[in-house]
Amino acid sequence: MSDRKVISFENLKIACKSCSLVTLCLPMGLDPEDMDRLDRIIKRSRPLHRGDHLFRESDPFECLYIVKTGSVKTYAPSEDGGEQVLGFHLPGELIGLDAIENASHNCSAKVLETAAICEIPFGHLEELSTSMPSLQHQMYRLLSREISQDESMLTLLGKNNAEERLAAFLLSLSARFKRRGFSPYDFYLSMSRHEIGNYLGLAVETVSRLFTRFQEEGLLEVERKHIKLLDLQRMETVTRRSHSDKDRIQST
Amino acid sequence: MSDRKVISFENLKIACKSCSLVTLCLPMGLDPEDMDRLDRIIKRSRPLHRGDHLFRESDPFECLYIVKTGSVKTYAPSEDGGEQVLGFHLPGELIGLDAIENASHNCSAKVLETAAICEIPFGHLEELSTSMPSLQHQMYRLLSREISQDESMLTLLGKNNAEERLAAFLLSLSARFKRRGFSPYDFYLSMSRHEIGNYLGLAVETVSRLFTRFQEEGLLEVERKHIKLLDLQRMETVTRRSHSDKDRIQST
DNA sequence: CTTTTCGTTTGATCTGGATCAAGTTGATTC
DNA sequence: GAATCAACTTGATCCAGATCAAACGAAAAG
Repeated sequence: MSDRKVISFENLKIACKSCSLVTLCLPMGLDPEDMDRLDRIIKRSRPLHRGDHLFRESDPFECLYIVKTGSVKTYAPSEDGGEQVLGFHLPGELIGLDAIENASHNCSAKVLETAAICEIPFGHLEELSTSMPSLQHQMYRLLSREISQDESMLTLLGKNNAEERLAAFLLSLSARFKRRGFSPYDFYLSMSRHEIGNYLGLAVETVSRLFTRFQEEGLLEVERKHIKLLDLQRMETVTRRSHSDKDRIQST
Repeated sequence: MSDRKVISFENLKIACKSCSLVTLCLPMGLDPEDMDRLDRIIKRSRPLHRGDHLFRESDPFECLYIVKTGSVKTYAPSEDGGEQVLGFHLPGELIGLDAIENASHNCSAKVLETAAICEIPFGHLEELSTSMPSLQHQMYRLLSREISQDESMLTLLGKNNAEERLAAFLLSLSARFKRRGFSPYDFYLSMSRHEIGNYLGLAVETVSRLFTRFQEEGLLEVERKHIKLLDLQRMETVTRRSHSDKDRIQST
C-alpha cells in the first residue's frame, strides 16, 4: 500500500553510478563493472538529523562513512568534557579513516545538518579492494590525501595567526563548495562560531571579532550563518598577511 | 680484493627477516614467503648523513622510505624560507605517505643523524599489495595510523599550552625509544631546540625555558641534547596540567 | 692555541588573543 | 504576546608566550 513512501525512500538510495557525487567520491574513476561491485556493499541509511552521531569515540570500527548530503563534524572528545574539532565534512567526503589502525574509532562524528550517509563496511571494502586494483589505488589516494590535509592543518595551527586561520578556513570551504557545484561566494555555515573557533584553535570571541573585521574591510558580508565572500583574491592574501620570516632553520 | 669493504656494506643491507625492526616495521606480521617477496623490491642505500635530503617538496613521488637507523625530520617549506616541522622519524617509521595522492612530495625529508634508509618503490609496493592481502592490510593500517597521529598532534596544538606540548613530545619520544629497545628514561635528542619549537608551535626561547623549568621541578635532567627523564608518571600529569574545562560544546 | 659560528640560555618587554563581563538578537516555548 | 535560552557580538582587561636583546658555551675553523 505505501508504495509511494518506499519509492521516496529509495530516491535517497541512488546507486553510485547515478549519484551526482561520483566524480569526487570513493568510486571516482572506477569502471562501471567495478563500480557496481562496490555499490553492492554500500548501505544507505535513512537521513540522520542534527545532533545524531554516526559513531562515537571508542565505538568498534565497522564502517567508513561518506556524506551524501548535509554536513558532519568529527571531533576528539577529551576526558574533561571538552573536545577538539577535527574536521567538517561535506558531501563526497570520507569519514572514519583514522579508525582502521586500532579497530575502534578514536574520534566521534556528529551530524550538523540533516544528512544522508553512505555506509561502507570496511571488511568488505578491504576484501573487494584485494581483487580490484583500481579501488585499492583509490583507497591509498584517499588515505594519503587525508594525511596531506592534516599536515596543512598542522602548519596552519603552528604558523598562522588568527586572521590567517579564519581566512584559510573560509577559502577552504569556498573551494569545496565550488567543487560540489555550489557558489564559492555565497554559502551558509553549518557550524557555530564556537565550533569554528575550536577547530582553528581560537576563542569564539576572536572568531566573532574577525568576522566583523573582515566585513569592515570589505572582504565579506556576514549575517549569522550566511556568508558572502566579496573578494577571494584579497582573502587569499590575508592568509599570508604575516609572512613570518622568523623561524627559518638554516640548512646544515 | 676489497671483499671486506663489500661485506661491511652488505651488513647494512640486511633482509627484512633478519632485521631487528621487523616487529614494528612495514613487513610486520607478514608470513616468511610474503616477506621475501616484499624484501625483493626494497632498495637499501648507503648511509645518508646529517643534512642530506631523502626528498624535497615537489620532487616526483617514487618511493616510500623507512628509517633503519638514525633519524630524519620531515617539514613543509614555505615560500618565504620558513618551514613547519611535521615530524621526527625513528627507526622503523615510514616516510612519504602524504605524497601518494598527488604523485609529488608535499614535504621535504632531511637526515638529522646519519641514517640507513630502506627505499620502497611505491609502484612495486602497490602492485605487490594487490596480490598480497596481508600487505594491503598493513598499508591501510599504517596510513590510518599516520592520520591518527596527525589528529592527536592537531589536538595538542589546538588545546594544549607550552608545557603540556613539550611534556607530550618528550613522552612520545620516550615511548618510541622504549619500543625500539632503548631506554625510555635516558636518550639523546637528535633535533635542535629550534626544531622542537617549530614542531610544537613554540619559540626556541620558550622551549629552552621549559627545559630549565622541568629540570628545576625535578622532572628531568638535561644537558644539551642529553635527556634523563626522572619521573615519567609525573611528566604524564604535566601533559594535562591545564585540563581546560573551557570550550565544552553542549550537545544539540 | 685563538677566533668564529651556531645553538642555547636567560632576562626584559611587548602583544595577540584569551578571558571576563555585559549586552544584543533570534528562535523557541508557554 | 512575554519569557526563556542559546548563539553571537562587543568592550575591557589580562597574561602566556612571542619578541627583542644580550651573553654564554661548545664545537669547528683557522
